[in-house]
Amino acid sequence: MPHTARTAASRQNGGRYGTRPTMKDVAAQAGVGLKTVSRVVNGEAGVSSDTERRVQEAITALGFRRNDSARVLRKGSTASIGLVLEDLADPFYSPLSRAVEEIARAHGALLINGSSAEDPERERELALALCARRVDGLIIVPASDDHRYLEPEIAAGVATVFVDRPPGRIDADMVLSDSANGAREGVTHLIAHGHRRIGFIGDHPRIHTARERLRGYREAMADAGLPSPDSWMALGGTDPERVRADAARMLAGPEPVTALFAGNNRVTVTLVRVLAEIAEREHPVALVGFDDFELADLLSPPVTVVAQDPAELGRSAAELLFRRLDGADDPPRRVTRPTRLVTRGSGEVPPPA
Amino acid sequence: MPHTARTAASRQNGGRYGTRPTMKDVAAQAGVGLKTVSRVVNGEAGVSSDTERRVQEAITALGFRRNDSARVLRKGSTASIGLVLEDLADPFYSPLSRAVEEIARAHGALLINGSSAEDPERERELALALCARRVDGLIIVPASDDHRYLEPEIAAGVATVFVDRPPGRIDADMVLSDSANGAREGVTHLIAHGHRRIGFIGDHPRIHTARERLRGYREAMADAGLPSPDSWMALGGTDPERVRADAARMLAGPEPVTALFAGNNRVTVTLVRVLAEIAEREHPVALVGFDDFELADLLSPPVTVVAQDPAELGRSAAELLFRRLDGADDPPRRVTRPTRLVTRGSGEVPPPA
DNA sequence: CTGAAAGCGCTAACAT
DNA sequence: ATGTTAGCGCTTTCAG
Repeated sequence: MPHTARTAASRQNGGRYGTRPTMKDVAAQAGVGLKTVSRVVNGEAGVSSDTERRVQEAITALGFRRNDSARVLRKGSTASIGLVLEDLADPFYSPLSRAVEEIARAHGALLINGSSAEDPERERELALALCARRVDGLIIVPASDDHRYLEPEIAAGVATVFVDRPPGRIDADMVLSDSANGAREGVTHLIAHGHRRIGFIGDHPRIHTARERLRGYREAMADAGLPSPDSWMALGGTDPERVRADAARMLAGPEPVTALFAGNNRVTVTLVRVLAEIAEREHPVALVGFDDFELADLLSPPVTVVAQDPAELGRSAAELLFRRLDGADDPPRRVTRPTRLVTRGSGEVPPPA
Repeated sequence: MPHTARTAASRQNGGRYGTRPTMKDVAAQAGVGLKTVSRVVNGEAGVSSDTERRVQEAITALGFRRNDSARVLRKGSTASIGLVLEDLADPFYSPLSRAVEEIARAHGALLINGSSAEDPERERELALALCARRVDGLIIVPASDDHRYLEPEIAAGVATVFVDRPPGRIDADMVLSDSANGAREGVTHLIAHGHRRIGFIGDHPRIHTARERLRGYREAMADAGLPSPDSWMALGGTDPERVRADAARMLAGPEPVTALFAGNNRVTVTLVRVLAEIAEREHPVALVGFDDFELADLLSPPVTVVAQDPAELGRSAAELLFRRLDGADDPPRRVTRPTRLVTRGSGEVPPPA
């Protein structure tokens, strides 16, 4: 806490910094008791309209604003929930966050969210900081694979729901997309369009969804009796340079892949760029991406995707959380949301003759 | 505060809900005084390593987590800042939010953000709720045009910075893009490429940036000695249907516009769609959009934009805020960030011969 | 190096 | 309808 706003504030208010009025001050100003002010501030019944008016005037005159820290300390509940995700600026997660915010708002709760930047330690710090602020509940997109650090918090009553990826080493509610089946469907679609050499480029293998989507890819290939050598699979994260290198490798050599499956929206966007750059030189490469994204339908060719609904994931997770906060005590649930194959063109490009 | 997690939590912890251990409990368990626990928890000096170890063991055994509400109540500062913006899921605002989060993190502060959904009343509710939680500072993308409601808060020492749009009826720090000049540059670019009938489609006129960009459009037209009749200007918000209708109107009739200027990224995306739909039937219409967006360079034609840097806006605002929190007391500043014309193709389409 | 006491601003419980 | 008292869990102050 290195910040003291004294000087700046003094300038703005003529030196009255720290003069935050309290209910006691309001009570004195209005000539009433403390509890009466509390009643007015909280809209409780049992205050005559005349008294209420006097209190309201005092509140306005003094610029009083209730101190919620004191309130929380006394009441034990904060009417706020926390959301820890990978990156608030990722177009997959920002609608998820917004959906959670709307549900929270409908329940009169404030949402506090933080980005883990895919760093397990940062996820932990954030989640525990939120617990220290006594959020009523927590929604987490895991970066970590071990959530035992949350056990004391859960034991103390912090409702916890995991979304997009399952929790590690604890039993808790979770809301997931059906990654494996989605990927299998996408890859099967490519196979149906004649492809036999298909590459998979996905996120780090430590990420559950990356592993699941790879599994779907492998199953689809195996089901069709196709080989899937290691050189056709790259799980190295979403760094564009890395994705470019992997794609270049798979597209080179005597037996290049004729189609690519992208493990998430970041990879898809990079692959769209890569394929656009080589479009003029070679036979077009087919592409199916996991996750839908804005403008996918306006690219050339339009991009076929396995779509998830991130807002729906957020809504489901938030609703599950508030069910818990309202007292639901059935065993932890695993909610799986289906994906949807959206064919637009890039996934229907045939292999070279 | 309708939520009691009792039942759900009881299930998870065997009925020990509410047994959140306090420092007092830890002190008893470790056989030391309360203040010693406080010292250990806060990493203060003056505790023997033996005592410290005993306290740490008690903390772990009991699952103690400091209650920050009590801490805040006592200390007065929360080490958190608030950000109120239009929509966390908008690709323009989510990087802004993320940038603020990173600066806050570097200063040891937590960011709490909320979406106003462009509703002035909701902006006010959110900002005041954050003040009630005693955030140290506030960054606001205004939806309202009157921020006098913040006067008591600012007087009480809440540092406040406005970003993307100026505050209404109060004097405060602000960080803005140079909307008028950016728009003028974009429209002048279209004029330089031979266009004389150019339409402007932007956001609601109650939004400052929409008015400023319209002003830039008008100035560019006037500077070139071109007329800009009302029928070539539409400020009706970003609803796609509305934008479509406005575009259809401007593109119809005997003297249709040959180029369009889009007031923000939402409008641009809709216009890209509209123009793609009519591309086969007519001479291509030129397009320049305010705000850059992902994949703009991969559309056909690639979209020329007047780019702002939302992350940089967020960083500037956050740095200004922390300067205030660190005591800077110079008069409120108005920081203006330049825009950048990025030519990609759609803005260089010539008018029909 | 350690601890006891006071109190931050509010609400719950109990008067009146 | 209104007021009084106690205490939420922590940090500050001051004493050992």
